[in-house]
Amino acid sequence: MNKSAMTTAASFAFDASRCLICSARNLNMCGALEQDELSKLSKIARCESFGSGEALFHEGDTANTVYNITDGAVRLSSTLKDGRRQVIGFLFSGDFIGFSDRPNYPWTAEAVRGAKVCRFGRNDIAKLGRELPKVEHRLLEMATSDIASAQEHITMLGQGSAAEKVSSFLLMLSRKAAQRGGVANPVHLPMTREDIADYLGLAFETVSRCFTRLENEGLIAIGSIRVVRIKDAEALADYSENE
Amino acid sequence: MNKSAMTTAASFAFDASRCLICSARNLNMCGALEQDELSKLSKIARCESFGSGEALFHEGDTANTVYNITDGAVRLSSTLKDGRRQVIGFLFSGDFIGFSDRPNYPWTAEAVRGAKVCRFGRNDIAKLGRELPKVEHRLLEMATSDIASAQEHITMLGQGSAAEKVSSFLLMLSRKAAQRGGVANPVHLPMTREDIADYLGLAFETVSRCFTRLENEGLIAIGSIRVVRIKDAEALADYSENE
DNA sequence: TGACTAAATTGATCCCGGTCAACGTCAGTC
DNA sequence: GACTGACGTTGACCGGGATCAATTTAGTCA
Repeated sequence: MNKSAMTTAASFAFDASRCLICSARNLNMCGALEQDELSKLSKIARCESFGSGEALFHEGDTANTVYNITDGAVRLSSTLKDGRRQVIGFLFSGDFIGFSDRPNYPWTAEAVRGAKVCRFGRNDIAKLGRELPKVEHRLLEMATSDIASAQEHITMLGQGSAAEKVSSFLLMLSRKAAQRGGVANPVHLPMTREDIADYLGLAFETVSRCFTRLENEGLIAIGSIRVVRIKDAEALADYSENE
Repeated sequence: MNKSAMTTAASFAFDASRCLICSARNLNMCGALEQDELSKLSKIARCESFGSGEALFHEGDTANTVYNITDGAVRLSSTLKDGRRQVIGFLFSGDFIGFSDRPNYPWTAEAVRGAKVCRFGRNDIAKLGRELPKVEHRLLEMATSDIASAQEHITMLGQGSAAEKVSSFLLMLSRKAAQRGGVANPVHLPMTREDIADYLGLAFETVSRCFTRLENEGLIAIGSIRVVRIKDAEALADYSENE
């Protein structure tokens, strides 16, 4: 599909000291653990790096691996029989991939413009969960947070106009960037307009038109294609008027 | 809002013997527990009954309670500032209400045409989870299942045409009924056309037209307003052609 | 049973956003 | 610097589904 996915995933094991300096540690599963517990986790972890467009796995693959994202962005998507694609979500540093009860992945995961992840065997994590209830507790917290995101996504898809969807999307990216300690305002968009469209249930032309319109109305300034500055967050929030 | 919500919720405590004969037991949180553990759970449970349209709680209420549904159907919905409503989901016997990390409920929960639930204090469940890791494990399983449902909902909202949405909806209700041990084929619809519309992101007139169209095409037979018989499941599945 | 109201159906019209097409822009490569 | 192909923007047109409106059906209660 994506011809620019030329890089091969690099993979290597690492020790607990690496975890201690991991910038995503407090955001993801590992944040719940003490140093000695962390060494248990690090023993079953593998660090991997993916190039732009490269797939971590494909829809339908046997689901025997889960991931913590430590850097970059990952796109989760499902494809229908006729080729239409729904982007389920964009995941960033601190996010977890793998909440599924099925034997095969129900989605494809691809690095948007490069990503680094910690990879775990599903069975290893299940075993660790039985040994350390903290791990399962933390996973439940993260699953709960995923449910909240999915429900916001549902409301946006079901009730939003095109402009509302794009506004909500920009505010969401801004909020997420802040949550992981990044800059909230010049919003960085690693994904293409088509990715955004497939996330929002729109045509990519419509996304493009909405960006232009929001800029003309003075709500945003499009610095470059991948950088948008929010000029009037209030008005933008009014567009995406979820209670 | 709903003037027919005249019944007042009945509430009473009960002992573990009641749990043993609960038809929803193996579907929900309690299924993971042995008899002695079940008695712990039953001590913190309250059984409640809600009439048609009656609210378990409203969006914004302090979220200090969670629920297991034991009978009937519950509608979860969020309302936007301007009054538009998104139905997040329909929950049935065996389903859990309360996966949220926020201090206040992000949705309103209402009995569709009457429902029975087991009610638990959020703190009590958290405490029980620390004592019995099985409980947290089971909650994680249920949360994972909720994520899968939400993601299917997202794909349907983002990529489906009106007819596809309605077809998927009927098949989903049928599947869910079978999962909880009910009849799969004459599908029972406790909710109104407007409820369905707000779930699917459509106008209720469009939902009505789709029903008529599916009937004219011979895919379904509308017995009464609330009972639809699936005549051609294959063709119906082709409409909702998710891979 | 009839009166009343909510829910559902059906028709007519309109508009938002999809589709198709042309063009512009940028990054990488030779 | 010219070529190339992916990505993005803009315009023209069209159709699916929203909206408004009228009518029918179902459900509830006196």
